[in-house]
Amino acid sequence: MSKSAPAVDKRRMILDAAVRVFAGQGFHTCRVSDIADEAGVAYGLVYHYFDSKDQILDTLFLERWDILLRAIQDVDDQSIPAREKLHAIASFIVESYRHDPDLMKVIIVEVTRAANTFGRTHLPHIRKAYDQIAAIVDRAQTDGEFRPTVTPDFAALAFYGAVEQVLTGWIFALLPTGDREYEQAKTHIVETICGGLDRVDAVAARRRES
Amino acid sequence: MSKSAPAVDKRRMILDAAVRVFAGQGFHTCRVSDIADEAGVAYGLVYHYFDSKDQILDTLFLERWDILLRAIQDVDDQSIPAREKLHAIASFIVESYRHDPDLMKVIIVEVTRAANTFGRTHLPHIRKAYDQIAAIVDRAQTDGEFRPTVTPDFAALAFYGAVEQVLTGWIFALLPTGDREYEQAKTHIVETICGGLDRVDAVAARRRES
Amino acid sequence: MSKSAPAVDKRRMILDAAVRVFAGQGFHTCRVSDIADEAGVAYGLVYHYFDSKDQILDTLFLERWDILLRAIQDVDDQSIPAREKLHAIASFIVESYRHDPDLMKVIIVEVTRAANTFGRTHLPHIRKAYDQIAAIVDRAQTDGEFRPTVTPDFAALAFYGAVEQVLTGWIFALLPTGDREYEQAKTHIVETICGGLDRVDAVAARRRES
Amino acid sequence: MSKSAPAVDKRRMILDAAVRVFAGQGFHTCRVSDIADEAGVAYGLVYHYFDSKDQILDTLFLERWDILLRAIQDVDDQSIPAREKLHAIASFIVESYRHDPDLMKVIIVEVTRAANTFGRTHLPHIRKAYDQIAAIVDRAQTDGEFRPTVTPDFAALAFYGAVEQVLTGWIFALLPTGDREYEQAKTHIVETICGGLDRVDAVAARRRES
DNA sequence: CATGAATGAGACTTCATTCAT
DNA sequence: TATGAATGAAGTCTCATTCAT
Repeated sequence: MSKSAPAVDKRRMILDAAVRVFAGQGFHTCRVSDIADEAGVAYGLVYHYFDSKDQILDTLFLERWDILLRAIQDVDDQSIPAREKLHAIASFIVESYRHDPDLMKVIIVEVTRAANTFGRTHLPHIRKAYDQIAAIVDRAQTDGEFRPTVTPDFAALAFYGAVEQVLTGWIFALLPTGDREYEQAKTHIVETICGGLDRVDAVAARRRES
Repeated sequence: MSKSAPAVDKRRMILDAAVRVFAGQGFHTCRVSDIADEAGVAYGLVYHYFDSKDQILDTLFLERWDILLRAIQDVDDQSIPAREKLHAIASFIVESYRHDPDLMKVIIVEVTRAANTFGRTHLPHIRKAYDQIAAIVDRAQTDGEFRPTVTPDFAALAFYGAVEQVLTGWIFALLPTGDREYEQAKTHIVETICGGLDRVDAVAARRRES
Repeated sequence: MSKSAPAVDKRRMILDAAVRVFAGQGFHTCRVSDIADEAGVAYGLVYHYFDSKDQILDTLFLERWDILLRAIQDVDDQSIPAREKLHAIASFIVESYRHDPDLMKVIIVEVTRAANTFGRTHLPHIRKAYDQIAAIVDRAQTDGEFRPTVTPDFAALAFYGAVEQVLTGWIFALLPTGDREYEQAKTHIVETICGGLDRVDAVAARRRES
Repeated sequence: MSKSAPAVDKRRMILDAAVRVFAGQGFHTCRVSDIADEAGVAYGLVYHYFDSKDQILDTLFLERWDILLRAIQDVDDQSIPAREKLHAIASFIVESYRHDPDLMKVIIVEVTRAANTFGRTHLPHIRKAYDQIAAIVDRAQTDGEFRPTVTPDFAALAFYGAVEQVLTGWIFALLPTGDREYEQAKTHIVETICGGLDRVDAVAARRRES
C-alpha cells in the first residue's frame, strides 16, 4: 500500500460525516463527538485534521463555493445569451442540490443564510458569486439584452435570493421535491426573473415564435 | 397618571433593548445580562417578564410578523391589480426597514433566515405570509393578469426571496442604502419579478403606453 | 440583615478554600471544582466572582504581596539601622508563614518560585520588594553602615533568596519547624547575610593580608 | 565509522533540542511535537528514546545535577578553607550558567524552583547538594573557621538560596549579565554569605557592646 | 415588582501517549 | 530505527435559568 494512496482517507470521512451530522441536527446543536462517532473515528482525530469545529464547516463551504464560482465563470465564458447563462447557473445550483441535498442544506442553512455567524465570515467569498452574476447582467444591459431598469447588483441579489429561497423551500418541504420539480425549477426561476430583466419586446417576440 | 399605567413600561424597555442588542451582537452572541444592562433593569427582571431568552425573540418576531400578515391581508382586500398588491407588500417591508432597521435586521437575520433555529420554530407562521402572497398570485393567474407558468407557491417564494435578499443586502452593506434607494427598490423588486409574472403581451402593451 | 454585611462572604470563602486546595495539591493539579467543593459553593459561583482560575491565584498573591510591600515600607520609614530593618523584614515574612503557612506556601511555590508562569506575570510586582530592599542597602552603604562591596541589587537578591529558601526548607521539611526555629531564623538570616554586608574591620584585615 | 557509532546521535539531538525548547517556552507550555520539530526528528522517535515528556526533563536534570554533585565532592576533597570551597562551588555554578545558560535556566526554572512538580520529585537528589554544602559548613564550624551560630543545614540553604536567586536574577534580567558580572558574582556571593559565617572579631566586638 | 447572587449542566479543545507500518 | 496517524481522557469556562430576599 503506497503512502500516497491510503486505504481510507479519514479526513474525507470526517468531512462527509460532518455533512450528515450538520444536515441532521444543525451545526450548533451537534457536538464534535457526534461527528467523530458518525465518521467512526476517535474524537481526537477530528482535531488532528482540523483546528476547530468551525474549520470543518469552513472547509465544506469553501470547497463547494469555489466549485460554484468556477462553474459560474465557465458559464460566463461561453458565448450565449445572458438568459441562458442565468439558466445554466440556476441549473448548476439545482443539480448540486439534487446530487447532494445534505451538503447544499448545510451550505445554505449554516453559511449563506447564517448572516450573523458563518455568513458574515464568508461574506466576501459569497459576494464573489453575486458579483459574477452582476457582471453578467451588466454586460447584458450594455448589449441591450436586458433592460437597464435595475442596477446589476440589485438584479444579482434578486436572482440569487429567488434561487436560494426555492432551495430553502425544498429543504423545509414548503415546495414539493422530485426530478420533475427540479427540472421545472431551472426554467421557472429564469422565467420569473428574466421576464422582467429581458427587453420586453424581445420577450413578446420570443413567445410569439414559440 | 393612574397606578395601572406606570411612567415606564419595563417590559417594553426590555424588548426595545433586546432589539438593539440582538441587532448589534446577534442573538446567540449576546447574554441575557447584556439585554438587562442595555435596558437599565436588573438581571432578574428579564425573567419576571419573559420565560426565557428565546421568548424575547419570539415576542419581537410575532409582534412584527403579525403586523406584516395583517398588512398583506389589507393589501389583498383592496380591488387593485396583483402587480400593485405586490408593490404594496414590497413597499410595506421596505418601509418597515426604513422605520426600524434594527428590528427588521433581527427579524430577518435571527428568525426568517435562521433556518435551523427560530426559522424552523416559526416556519408555520412565516409560511402564512408566503401563502397569502401565493393566493394573490393564484387569483391573478386565474384572472389572466399573471401567466400560469409557475406555481403560485413557487412565485411567492421567488418574490419573497428577492425582497429578503435585497434587505439582507442593505443590512450587510452589499447594496447602497438611502431614501432614494429605498424608493427605487419598491418599484424595482416588482419590475424584476412581475415582468416575469405578468402576461407578456400586457407588459409590452403597458410599456408601449408609457 | 443589612446589605453591607452579608452573613457569609462567599467570595472570601472561595479565596480561603483556594488557599487550602492550592497548598494541598498544587495550582495546576487541582480543578476548579475542587475549590468549589472545598468552599461548599456551586461551581459557577467561582466564575461569578473570578474571571478564571488564574485570577484566583493572582488575587491571593496580590493581596498578600501588597501587605508585604507596605510592611517593608513601614519598616524603612523607621529610623533604625539597616541591619534592624532587614531583621524586621525577615521577621515579617517568617511571621506571615507562622500565621498562615498554607497561604505563604501558595505564594512562594505557585508564584514567586514559579518563574515560568505566575512568577513571570508578577515579576514587576515581585521586583518592587527587591527594589525596596535594595534601596535600604543602598542608603546603608552611603551611610557607611554597609560595605560597598556588592551592588544593592545583588545584595537584595541574595537576602531575599536566602529568606525564601529557608521558607521553602520549612515547606518541604528540609528544615525543622516550630516556634523556636521561627524565632531563631529571624536572627540567623540577618546574622548570615549582614555579617557580610556590615562594615567589619576583621574582613578588611583579611583583605589586607591577601 | 562503525554501524554502532552513527554519525548523529538522535537521542542527544532530542535532549539538546529539549533544552532549547524548554528554555524558550517552558516545560508545561511546549508540546512534545515542538521538541521533535526542533530536533528535526519524527514525533514518534521521541518516544523511542524516552518513556515520557517528563523523562526528558528528568534526564537533563539528573545528567547535570550529578555533575554538580561530583564537582562539590571534588571541591570538598581538597584541603582548602571552607570559604574557598564555597567560592569554588559558586564558581562552578556560575560557570555552568555562563557555558550553557539555556540548560541552567531549565534546571533552575523547571526543576529546582518548581517546588510542586519536578522539584518535589527530585527533592532527595537536590537535597544531596544541600547536604554536601552543610557538611562543609559543619566541619568548618568544628574546626573553628566558621562561627557556630546557625545550623549547617540553615547555612547551606541560605548559601544555595542566594546563589540560585542571583542566577534567577540573570535569567529574568533583574541583574546585569556579562563576563565581568559573572566573575564578580563568584566573589560577591561568598563575600556576602561568608562574612557572616566567618568568625569575625569585629562582630564579636559588636556583640560585646550590646 | 425588583434585585442579583447562586446554580450546574454542557462542550470545546489540548496533548501526552500508543501503535501499525 | 523511524514515522506520524490515531486515541481518548481531562478540565476550563460559559451562561441560561432559578430563587431567596
